[in-house]
Amino acid sequence: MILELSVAKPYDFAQSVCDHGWVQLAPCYWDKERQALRHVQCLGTGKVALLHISAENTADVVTLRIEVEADTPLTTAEQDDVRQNVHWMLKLDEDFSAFYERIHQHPPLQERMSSGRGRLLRSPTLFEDVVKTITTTNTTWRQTIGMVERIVNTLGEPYPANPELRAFPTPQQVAAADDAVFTGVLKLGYRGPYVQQLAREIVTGERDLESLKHSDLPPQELRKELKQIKGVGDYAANTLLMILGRYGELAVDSEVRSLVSRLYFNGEAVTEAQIQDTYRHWDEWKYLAYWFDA
DNA sequence: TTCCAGGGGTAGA
DNA sequence: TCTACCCATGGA
Repeated sequence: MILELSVAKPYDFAQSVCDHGWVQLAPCYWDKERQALRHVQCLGTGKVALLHISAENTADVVTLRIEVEADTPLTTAEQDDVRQNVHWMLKLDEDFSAFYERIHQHPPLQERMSSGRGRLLRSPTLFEDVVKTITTTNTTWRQTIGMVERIVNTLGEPYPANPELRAFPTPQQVAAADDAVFTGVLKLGYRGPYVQQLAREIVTGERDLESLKHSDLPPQELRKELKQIKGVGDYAANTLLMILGRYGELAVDSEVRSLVSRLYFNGEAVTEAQIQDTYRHWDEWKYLAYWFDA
């Protein structure tokens, strides 16, 4: 089955997907030959679908082609589910016109982004993105890839036609996994208990994480909410604000320190205040200005 | 062996 | 609000 979505220009699908490291984390996969994003997802009905998302440029718009495979034909509701998931993952709901306007004053950024970049890839659920963000803390990117792969391959629902492909596990599936699996198989280190606790809070109804996806709280309030999650500190909260389309805070980590030091301070060590000052004038677009600043 | 990687929680001031 | 210390894991 083929579903379609149209996106206003400028929009560079391939660049936008690949601009975020998330594309390297299971259950995402970038198919270079087809220039397509492959994704395994568990729909609301529990059905597991395999998606191949690619783009076609026409004169006026970019048309996204979503090829969906599943063991039985998708119902109308399931088709809507797929469209909504893809719409969310690719941030098609966000308006970047104000940011594109701002970068006119910055030729390097303008040149880099004029094709329509900035819509950084995210996951269908906020649960998946919080877990992935926690696995990026105090570790290397290679280890993050491994942690997420083990979470998906161990706990995720398999795609029936090819059980080697799995969806990201639901909070229920994560909460049901015992401690031995966390320590012996998933090897998340001290992050394990944070992921377990989050999954349990969602399952018991103690925390309604997904409602934050469409929250109209001001960024600072939203940030407070995110920091209530154990394992989410300043860096993770600001990363998640970006995921939620709020770009006014920098997620300062060793990568940011290194890039700001190299670009603006001749390789000398930088303080948090120096980093903040460097991007202060970008106001509500600081995160994107940093992200594409190289 | 030690250090540290896309940090965060906690206790104590 | 700030600081010191601890937290698994694995590669350099």
